[in-house]
Amino acid sequence: MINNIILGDCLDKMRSIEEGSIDLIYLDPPFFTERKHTLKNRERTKEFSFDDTWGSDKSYAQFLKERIELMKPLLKEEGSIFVHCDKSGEHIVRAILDNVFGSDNFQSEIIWSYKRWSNSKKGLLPSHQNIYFYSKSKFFKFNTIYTSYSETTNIDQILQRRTRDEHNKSVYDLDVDGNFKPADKKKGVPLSDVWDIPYLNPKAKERVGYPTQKPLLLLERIIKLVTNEGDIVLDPFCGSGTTCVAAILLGRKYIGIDKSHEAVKLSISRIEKPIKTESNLLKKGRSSYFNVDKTALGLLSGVEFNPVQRNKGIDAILIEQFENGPVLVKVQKDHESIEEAASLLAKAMKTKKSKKSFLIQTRLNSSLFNNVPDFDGMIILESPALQIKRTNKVLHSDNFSGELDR
Amino acid sequence: MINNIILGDCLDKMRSIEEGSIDLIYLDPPFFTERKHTLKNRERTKEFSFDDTWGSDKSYAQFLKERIELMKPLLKEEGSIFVHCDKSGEHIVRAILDNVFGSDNFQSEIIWSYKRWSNSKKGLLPSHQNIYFYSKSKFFKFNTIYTSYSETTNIDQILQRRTRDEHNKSVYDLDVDGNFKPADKKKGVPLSDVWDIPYLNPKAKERVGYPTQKPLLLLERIIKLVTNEGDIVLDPFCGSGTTCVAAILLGRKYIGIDKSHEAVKLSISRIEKPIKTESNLLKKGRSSYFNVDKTALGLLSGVEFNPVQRNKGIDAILIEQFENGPVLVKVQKDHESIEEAASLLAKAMKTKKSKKSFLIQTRLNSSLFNNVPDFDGMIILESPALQIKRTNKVLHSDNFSGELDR
DNA sequence: CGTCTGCTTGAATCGCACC
DNA sequence: GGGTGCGATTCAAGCAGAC
Repeated sequence: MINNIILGDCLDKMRSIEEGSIDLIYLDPPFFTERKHTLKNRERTKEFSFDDTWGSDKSYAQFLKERIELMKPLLKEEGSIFVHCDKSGEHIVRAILDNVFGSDNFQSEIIWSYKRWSNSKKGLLPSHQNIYFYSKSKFFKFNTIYTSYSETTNIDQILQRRTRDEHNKSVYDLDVDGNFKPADKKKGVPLSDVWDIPYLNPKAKERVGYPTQKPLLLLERIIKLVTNEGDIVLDPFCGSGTTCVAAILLGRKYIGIDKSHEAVKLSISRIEKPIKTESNLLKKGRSSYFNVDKTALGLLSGVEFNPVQRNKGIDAILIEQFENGPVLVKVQKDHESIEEAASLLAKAMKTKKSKKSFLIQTRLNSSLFNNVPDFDGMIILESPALQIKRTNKVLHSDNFSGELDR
Repeated sequence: MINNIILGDCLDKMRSIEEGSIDLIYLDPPFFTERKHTLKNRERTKEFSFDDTWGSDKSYAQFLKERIELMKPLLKEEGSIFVHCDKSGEHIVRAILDNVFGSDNFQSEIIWSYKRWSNSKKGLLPSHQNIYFYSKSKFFKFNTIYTSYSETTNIDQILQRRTRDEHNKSVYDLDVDGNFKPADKKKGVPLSDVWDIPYLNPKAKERVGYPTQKPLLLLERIIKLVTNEGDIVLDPFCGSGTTCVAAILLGRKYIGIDKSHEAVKLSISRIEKPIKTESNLLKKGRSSYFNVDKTALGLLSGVEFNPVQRNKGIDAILIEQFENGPVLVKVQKDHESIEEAASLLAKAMKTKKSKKSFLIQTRLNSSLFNNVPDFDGMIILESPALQIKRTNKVLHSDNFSGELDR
């Protein structure tokens, strides 16, 4: 039984699992989306599918309730259950769990939040799913996870030091540059119930072609939270087997059940050689993608633009187009001469088919005899600081001591 | 009725509101978090018929249901309702809304996520609340709000139009010369259903005995999403009046109801107070979130200056003096005309004995025939954004409506 | 009114060319 | 020849509209 993937309906198969033997049950049942889900693998050789049409909430509730009722006795006293669902069925799931496990044992509603491709739907872009965390008793096992400050979350806000202003009001403590002062070092923030974990990217090698495949990272976090090494994890709707793979990678035992033959085969093959892709985003953190200077964007406040993070020639692209081409904006950097900046921008204009661009000059020309190359469609503007510098130079020309660099 | 805060139970007071007159109802009813244990012991026989699932917690469900039933007729056909709750009552709220408005009119589960200082409790740190968004009909009003692209998005690349090749594979759309065709205007990413808005708690003392005061930013976003100027917003549990204040600030009409005398008094005082106070709060909320506070100083990056914090006339004083007097710098604010800004700066010049100052203009002149007063020693510079706007206006007299919401 | 086919588009990794 | 800049690629618990 243990460390196996079992073919069949969990309603039957769970009866042969020993009572009080399981530490964690994670289930990702059909979501009550009222549609059929199919997906092909990368080579388009196999098709995986499952049916999530029910007709009424009653039949869905019935289906789920009789299975969840079987799960409770399987758990140890200090065990927990995590049920994955989304907005279409959350209230039904919640009602069943309250009924079977008792509302006293409701621990958390976890929000898995992610970024996703968008579409032109009228309304808000759905970008989260819900996971309900119930314990069997109040003696549940729980390993507090502290999030490090270097993670993808917007940590600088937590770390802002606060002070009292003249009215004894709590405000953020700013230094002379208007930057936040960091707060004292803390041991970390206990994990919150909103989890920002990237969605399985279309290009990720981890992807196996099973619909609704969950990121390994999500399952690893759940498993770490409520189990220790050697504990047993049960997934009664194991699908592509992500839960079991995560359990193996973390040194836990597993039992997986699925009624689809294809799913069982896929799970077994994944277990034989577990692939975990290192997500660049997770490894490096969201902030590592920021190339664009905050001051550079500050210069543009008042026009609509999209910042560009990964192209040296451009800092922003205006929302408004010009002659069907993009309007590019670049801010001269401290380390760039105006000639260098202009030629980088000119190159970008060419590749992006841009017919108009703005270069914002931030420093005085280094050489008096330099001619800034005149590129077609490129308009050179001066930053306010530069205008001030230039005006100052003209007004009191006795002071040529140099630039007022900071 | 309109533009008033009404004392009384909304169950009675809503009966005097004209049917089909309201564009948006936002309610933040009591969560009854202390009494959530009364939700248990649901009768097994009735648990999945959602009309009376709340069997054993009749009082809360009954309380909410009879009020929400009164709300539906008040809405216009294109109106919407937003109901705020948290994990303790979400499934009850959801069931009532499904019942009264119909699951077809369920639009979104909005997750309001915020960061919080921890208390070391066993379990995950609760840091979100739920807002359910239902429309009265499928003809609901909806203003899409666009946000920035993810840092990891190759925004410069998605400007290239794509198509499908014969294998249904996505490729760039190239013309006969092998050059890519530019894509249509990119507006940004539609707002998602997870809203990361800081939980600001500026008035803790006044909140005693009330549901938590919501950030103005949250209400502002909801109101913008489903109403236009002049529309009517109803808050039947208005508490401290945040909804009404947000409505006023956005040019909407409001009706607030609360059965607490204290709450009504508080709401009225907030509304009567010079709107500027709340307006500042709104700005503060936004700036601590979006960090645009620093743009004024960012415009100056490259010259040496000291920022000036509490003076309407000046934002900075340059380190370099002019004729033994200080050189003042002011940035035109969103709410200031250039004439106002100039006269504020002129006044400051007088008191500070300044013989030279810079005014950085950030917005186009509102009137074509306005002459900016010519103050002695004041030099008016244009911000880069303004220069871009002006250049674009000359080239194609398009209108930039405002900043990207992010 | 299900079901099937076509149309989109952002996120994020892949991988080549170039210093 | 190894890092890295940036162009290429992939596909979605999608959406809309036809049939």
